Parts: sequence; structure tokens; C-alpha cells
Amino acid sequence: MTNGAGVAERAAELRRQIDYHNHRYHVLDEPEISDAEFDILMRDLGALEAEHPELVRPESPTQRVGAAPLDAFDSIQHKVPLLSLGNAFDAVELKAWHTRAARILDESSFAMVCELKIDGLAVAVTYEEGSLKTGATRGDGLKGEDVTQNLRTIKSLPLVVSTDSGLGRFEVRGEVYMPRSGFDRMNLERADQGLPLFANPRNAAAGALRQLDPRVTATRPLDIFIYALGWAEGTTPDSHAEALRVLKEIGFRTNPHNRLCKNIDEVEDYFRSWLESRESLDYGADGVVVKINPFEMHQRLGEVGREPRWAVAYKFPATQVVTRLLDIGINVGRTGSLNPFAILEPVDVGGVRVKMATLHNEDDIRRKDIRVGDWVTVERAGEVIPQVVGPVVSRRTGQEKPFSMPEICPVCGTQVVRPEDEAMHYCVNATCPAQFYELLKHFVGRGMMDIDGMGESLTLALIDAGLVNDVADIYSLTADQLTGLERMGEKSADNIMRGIEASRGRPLDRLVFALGVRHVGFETARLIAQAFPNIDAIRDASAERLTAIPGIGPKIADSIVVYFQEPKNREVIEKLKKAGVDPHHEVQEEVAAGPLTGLSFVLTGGLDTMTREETTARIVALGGSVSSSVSKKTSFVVVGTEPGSKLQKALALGTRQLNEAEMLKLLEEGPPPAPAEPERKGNG
DNA sequence: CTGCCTCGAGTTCG
DNA sequence: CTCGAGGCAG
Repeated sequence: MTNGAGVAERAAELRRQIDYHNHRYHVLDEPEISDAEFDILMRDLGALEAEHPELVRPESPTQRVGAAPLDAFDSIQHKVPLLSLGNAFDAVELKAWHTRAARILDESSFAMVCELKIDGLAVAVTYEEGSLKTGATRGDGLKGEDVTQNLRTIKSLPLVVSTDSGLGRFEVRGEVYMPRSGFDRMNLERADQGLPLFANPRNAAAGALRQLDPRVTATRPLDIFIYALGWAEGTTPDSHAEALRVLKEIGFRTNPHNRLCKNIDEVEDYFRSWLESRESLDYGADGVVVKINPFEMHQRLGEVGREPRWAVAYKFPATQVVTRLLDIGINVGRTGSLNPFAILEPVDVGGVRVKMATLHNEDDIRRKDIRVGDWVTVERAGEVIPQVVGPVVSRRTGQEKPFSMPEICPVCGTQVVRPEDEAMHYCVNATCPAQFYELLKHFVGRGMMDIDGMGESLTLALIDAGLVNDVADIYSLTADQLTGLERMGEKSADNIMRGIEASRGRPLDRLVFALGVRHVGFETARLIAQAFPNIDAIRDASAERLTAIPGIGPKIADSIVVYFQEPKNREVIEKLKKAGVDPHHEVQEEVAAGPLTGLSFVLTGGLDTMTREETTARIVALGGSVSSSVSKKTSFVVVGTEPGSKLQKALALGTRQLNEAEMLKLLEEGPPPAPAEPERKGNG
């Protein structure tokens, strides 16, 4: 075999065969030859290419793991943004989505494609002349990270595809995931080797895709389903179902359970059947994506914010999992409240390994009749915080122990009290170390004194070292004292000193909030700070003077007066003043009127161009108000990405909605003409 | 006194 | 995000 042309032909033939069998095995799951036979083909090609390096092509199956490790990922701008999806949590919301689309389209019926919403990571992969060019993560939807090298290691993702379809350059979108079986196998191996285990398949897939060395990625059992054509040149399909058919035909792995539905009832059927049988899949699916089929309708429907009106994610209800309640622990909060929490046998709930969950208070535990040793149902409500729903009574053995609140504080041993008509138990020892630790964290936290570089571990270290015994001690710290602590270099110490320095200038409302007076949160602190020129004036204020402030009643006033009567607290205030923490300002009689005066806003979900704080500040500056829950009085809900339950309430109440663009416009140009509104009464 | 509207406090995992 | 509780109008 020394004839050059003969060798090239042989190599091409081997590649063709390998690509064919690879496709049969990894994409179609219908192998024709044994693994051993396949290995022989691969070895032959490898040997041939080793002898004739000039024959090696990037799209050769031997080159899946070709490139050297990277230092960092490049950023890739998506030609067409990857949109996010609106959610529907029940049949009513799905129907609402469908009705809206039908109204805008002015058509009563249209076909929809249903696909399982796979729990993985979205990627965009481009092809030119049939060869894989680039692959990128979704990122923020506009630009992502260049993970081409890593995507090439996924065997079901073709390096070359047929060009017969008439497509020119194009981009496909897919979901990279780790099969459950592969995940389990990998973790077993890692356990054998004493390596740390991955928490769940999704995190494992994310970690694998973000490896700088593609050789590491290649050892991880990743797979991919292609679910859409992002953009394309040449002869393009005219519907989503047709796009999926073409993609499958030219070699991509599409999900076998995709289905074209004629109407919303068929969508419901599809959803319900997978709700029951999704556990049988070798991958996690958290819902069904419903897309209107004709592309021409996508054009007509367009998108709101970054969510297309022509697609929706119909989510499966929160997963419930049963696990063992090992014990009930107690945290002591900043206010001295004793907060019970469940210590659980670790369990996966919707892809996250949960080992703790709050139990709120003693009454709640009693009401649910939760006992230590019980098997309990755990769910993740609102996608985030796990909750113990209740015990599985049928699995009781009789060994379970009912819970009762400890009678003494688990940290300082002081007698615990439960004020009449209150749900919480409190440790009333003002000098309880647990309380002080929480107070210090609160004091230095964001929104309060906001000291850069002071996190949980440093506050704890400072207390342990005896350097900080009250919050004012922060201001007498020296750089030398900081460098004396473990794992603290001169540079970090310097940063922290600068952070402390900067915090001396925080305005009065933040200082009042930072002190951690019971019932005084950010809003109340602002009300108080507005009414007084400095901290001394607040310290000397009577309960009567305080209750005269709208929004402050007897309970809050009393709490403030009691706080400033306490000699220890007075001493801390004096120390703070001496250290230069003593904000003064003009007392504002009234909030300046602006274009948004009289309007109230509620924010839900994240905004892209501003933080929540910035948005709030701008609304307030124009005379508007921002509150945390929707009510009949709310003028607008500002709907960002991934809105929460507040949107549901707003829909129920018929509150007017704003997207980010509309909010920005309103901040710049003032409110649109208001619909007929009941007249407001003057305030005396 | 009652019902509504707000605000405060605590919260999980990575 | 959710729950509990304070403030206030009716």
C-alpha cells in the first residue's frame, strides 16, 4: 500500500464506513456490526492516517478529540439569538397561550409540534459545506462560549452531514445532556477511584462541556438531541416539523418522541402521557415544548421581550420525592428566633441534591405531624426552595419521635421564650453569639453598610479571633490584625480596609437598617431616616414622635424605643459616631412629586439592562413606588425573564403589564395615558 | 374588629 | 419565594 491515490481512497472508504456505522449506533440506535468490528475499522483508519499524516482531515472520525487544551473559552456571538420560553404550569395557562396566538393569527386552528423539554444545556452548532464549524453554549442568548472542541467529542453529533438537502450554511440547536445510565456508571467509577461525585446529570453535563481539555470531555458520557434549525441559507424548510425531518435525514439525532399535533387536545394528550411515563426515559425532562408548526406563523406572531409567542414550555408539576427525615436542627436567627430545619437523607429533587429544608416553626411541624425518623415527601416549590410537604404515615414503624422545641437556646443555653400569639420561639439573650454572628453578617451585607470583601467566613474569623465584639469594632480594625488571620494576604487585607473606609459614608437609612432593630427593614428604615436629620435624633425620639410617621405604628415604635434604651446599643452608637460613622442629611418634608407620582410597581423576574435595585431607584426618583407583592392597588407589574408567581396574581387581578422595553420607555417618557381610575382622595 | 395591603425575616444549592 | 405579622381604613 504505497500507491498514494490508493491510500487516499482506502482512507475515504474507511471514513465513510465508520461514519455510517457511527450514525447507526449513536443516532439510530440500530447497530449493524459489533463493537469489535467497529474498533477494527477505527484502528485501520488510525494506522493509515499515522503513516500518511497528509491525509488527516478535521472531519475525520479519528479527529473527534484532536485539539490541545485551551486556556479559556472564546466568546461567540449568535447570529440569531437563542430565545427563552414562556411557561405554562397548567391546562388553563396552556389554553391561554393558544387562544392568544389564535387571536393574533386570526386563525382558529393550526398544527403544533410537541417535544420533550430535556434537562440539559442548549447549544448552537454551525455547519459549512456539510462540515461542523463552530459550537457554542447558549450563554445569555446573545453570545455564548465557544465549546466547539468539546462538542466534537459527542459521537452522535456528526462532523460531516449530507449536503443533498439543499441547505447551505446553517445552524442547528440542540440540547446536550448526560443520560442517566451514563451518569450512574460514571459516578460508580468515580467512587471506585475515590473521586468526588457529581450531584446530578445536568451539572455533570455542564461541567463536562466547560472542560478546557477536550480529552476530559471525551471520557464523559454526553449525548445530544437536535431540536431546531436556528438559521439556514439555501433551500430552507417552511415548517418546524419539516425542519426536524430534514435534520434527521441528513444525519442529526432528533428526539424520537417528537409529535405533530393537530389541536390543543392532542397537545394535552401528549403532555399527560409523558407526565406518567417520563421516568422510563434515560434522561430528565421537565416539561413539553409546544411550537406552532408553520414558520410563516412564527413571523406573524413575533416575540415579546425575549420570548417567542409561537412557542411555550408546558411544565410538568413540581416533582415530589420521598426521603427520610434524619433529624431536626435549630438555627438561631439575627432576631433570636429559633428556626427549625429538616436534616434529610440526601435525595435528588428535580435535579438538585437536597439534604436540608426549612420547617418554619413548631406549629407548622405539629400541623403537618412531622416526626423525626419519618419518611417525608419533599418538593421544590417555585423551582427553588425545597419544602417538606408532610410525612408518609403508612411507612411509620412507631419508632418516630414527635418534635418539640428545645427549652434552652442551643447556642448559649439561655431559657427560650415564646411570646403569646406569636409563632416563633426566641432566645432573648441579646449577647447570644449566634445572634451576634447573624447581626454582623447583616450589618456588613449588601443594602446595609455593604463592606466589600467581608463575607461569612471573615465575619466568623473576626469573632473567633476576638477582634470584633460589637459592630462598631469593625471600624477600629487594622490591616495588621487582618493579615494575622488565616488565609489572608496583604492585598486582601488592603481591599477590606478600603471596603470598611468606603462604608463610613453610607446614608442614614442604610445605617438604621444595618443596626438590625426588630421590625425595621429597609422600607421602615427609610421612613425613619427621612423624618430625622441624624442618628442622635432617632435615638432620642419618643414613641409618640415615631408613630406620627405614616407607616409606623405602636409595635414598631416600641421596638425602636426599646432598642435605643438598651445601654449596650447606646454605647455601640457612640462608638460608631467616634469612628466617623455618623450620617447627617436634610430632613425631607415630602417626597418630590414626579411623573410617576401615585403609581405603584411590582417587579417580577430579571431584567437585562438594569438590576432590580437600579430599577427601583429610578422609579422612586420619579415619584413612583415599588412594592413586593401585587394587589388591587398595583398600577403595573414589570415582567422580566422567568417571572415568578407574582405574574399569576397580576393576571388574576388584571393588572397592567410592562416588559423591559416598555418599562425603560416609561422611565424616560413618563406614563402612558391612564385608563379610567377611581379618583384618589386627598391625604390629610 | 376585620380584611386588605405591605413589609420583614428566613431560606437551598452551587 | 413564602409565611407571619404590623399598619390602617372601613
